Formats: sequence, structure tokens, C-alpha cells
Amino acid sequence: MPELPEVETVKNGLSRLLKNKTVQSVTFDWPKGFPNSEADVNNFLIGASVINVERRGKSLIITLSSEYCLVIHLKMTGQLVFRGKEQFGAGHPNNSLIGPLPDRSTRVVLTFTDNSQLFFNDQRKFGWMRLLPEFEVANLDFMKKLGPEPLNNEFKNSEFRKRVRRRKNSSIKATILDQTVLAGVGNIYADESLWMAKIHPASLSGTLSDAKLNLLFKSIKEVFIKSISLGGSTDRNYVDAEGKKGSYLEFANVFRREGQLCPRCNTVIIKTRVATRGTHLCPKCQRKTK
DNA sequence: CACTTGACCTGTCCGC
DNA sequence: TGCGGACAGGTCAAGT
Repeated sequence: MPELPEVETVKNGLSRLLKNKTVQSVTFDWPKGFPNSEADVNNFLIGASVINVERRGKSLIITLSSEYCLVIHLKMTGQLVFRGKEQFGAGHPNNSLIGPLPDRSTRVVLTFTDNSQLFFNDQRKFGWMRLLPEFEVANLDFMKKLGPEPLNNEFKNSEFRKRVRRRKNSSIKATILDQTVLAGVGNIYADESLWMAKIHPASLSGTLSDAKLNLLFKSIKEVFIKSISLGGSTDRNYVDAEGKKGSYLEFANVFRREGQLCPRCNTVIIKTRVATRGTHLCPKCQRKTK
């Protein structure tokens, strides 16, 4: 669920909230989600302070003064929620899913020297938080394979088309969900951008024209930009770094809107299965291929 | 290499 | 009300 816009929103919050905080202590349960040696934690996490926070694809990278990084993937249900003086003083905002912390989904707690805390919650335990030397982050296998950032202007239409056509016999939905083709698209924005570009999600990637692929790329970027401006999508679990929900889904055109009318043509939106994922589409606007 | 499927997990919902 | 099963969807390993 946390896709590019959600991770970007978390990154923006953490950049502001964590900068210059110094880690005082760390607790975790679920070692699988925190696969770091005690020595590394003691030497390179505890006592280190936060230099900056970045996003690459759906991953977060927190760079520390120890020249180590915390690389974090929220997967489906991960949350990174910061609690400091202001967050306690203001109480829990109305648009929050989060109550008192830690809660039963809390996997890791970082406590800083000013007594503020960062909670890594993950109901389904798919997410992880790894401590690595800074220079090794770019050498991680999945980082090396990760496709370009769609919101980087250096990533041109021609490159997008080339990458999509590498997977000519896959459905276009499976192709844009593939993080090695481009970074950041997940199920919500795949459905939304394919609707916007009027492409059937099961169309084979190799059958789409230059014009259609250019439009799809433009649609992905537009959908991402709009969602970031709305704080992302909260379907079930997602919250930002202060525990607040995102509101993009209030404006979604097809995602989770089966049975409702397509805003473009008033045809009933259907839910089906493409690339083994729940898939929402307008059967009139989104015909196969071309 | 291209492509598909199953596994990793838990909470929720649906039908009986 | 309880209970089994389907479902949610990001990614990787293992399969064809």
C-alpha cells in the first residue's frame, strides 16, 4: 500500500521531524524485520544522529552521522510514526488511525536523546529496517535493479517505452508494477493511471502504441503528483510520519469504486483480476490494446 | 532472460 | 455466535 506518493509523504515528514535527532536506544521484537547485529546497532545506530532522509522507489533511506544508513521498506502495512513534544501535546488528530504507542503492531522503537520516539509499526510483518554502511546501500541487489524515478525529468518517454517493451508479453499492469521497469507504482496508482490513459490493464505491453505509452507515462506522473499533494492514499493502514491519513482515495476515479459510475462516461466500474491483483476499471473507456 | 506462481504474515470480512 | 476460507497487495525466490 505504501507506494511512491505515500513513501514520499513519510519522507517529507521525517526529514522535518528527525533531522539532528540523536539515537539513544533501540528496542525491537520480530528480528526478521530488523536483521541487524547487536554490534552494528551498538556501534553505528546508538549515539548516531540523523543527517537526512531520502526516498528511492518505495524505500526510505535515513543517513546517519556514523556513515551508516537505515534502509526501510514499509511493504504492505508498515508505518513510521514520530512522537515528540508537539505530537503528544496536540493529542491524536481526528484524521489518524493511530492511538497510544507502542501498540500491538509496533516492531521497532527508536528513542532519541530528547525523549522523542520513532515507531516502526507493521501489522503483517512484511516490512523491514536494515542498518547498512552508507556505501553499501547503492550496492543492494534490489537497488541496482530498480528502475528510474518517474518524477525525475531525466526519465524520458523514449526510455519509458523501451523499458515497458522489454516485457512485451506481460500485461501492461504487471509491467508497470515491476519495480525494475520504473520505480514506485503499486496497485492503487497502476489502476488509476491506466484509467486516466484509457488502457485496459490486461493489454499486452508489446501491443501499445508510442502515443498510448507516452500518455500512460504522463498519467502515472500526474497521478503521483496529485496524490503527493493530498498526502497519499489511506486504504487501510497507511499514515504519514505524524500518524495522519492521506486523502487521495476521496478523489480516486476507479480504485475501490466498483459498482460506482465512471466519472468520464457513466459506465459502471468493475473489479476483476489482472496480474493476480484486484483490478478496477471502466469497461467502456478501457478497451484492450492500441 | 522473460514470465508466472507461491510464500511471507495478520486482520477483516463473508457465508454457512 | 463461531469458524473456515478468501482476500488484501509489495517483493523475492523458485519454478517453467
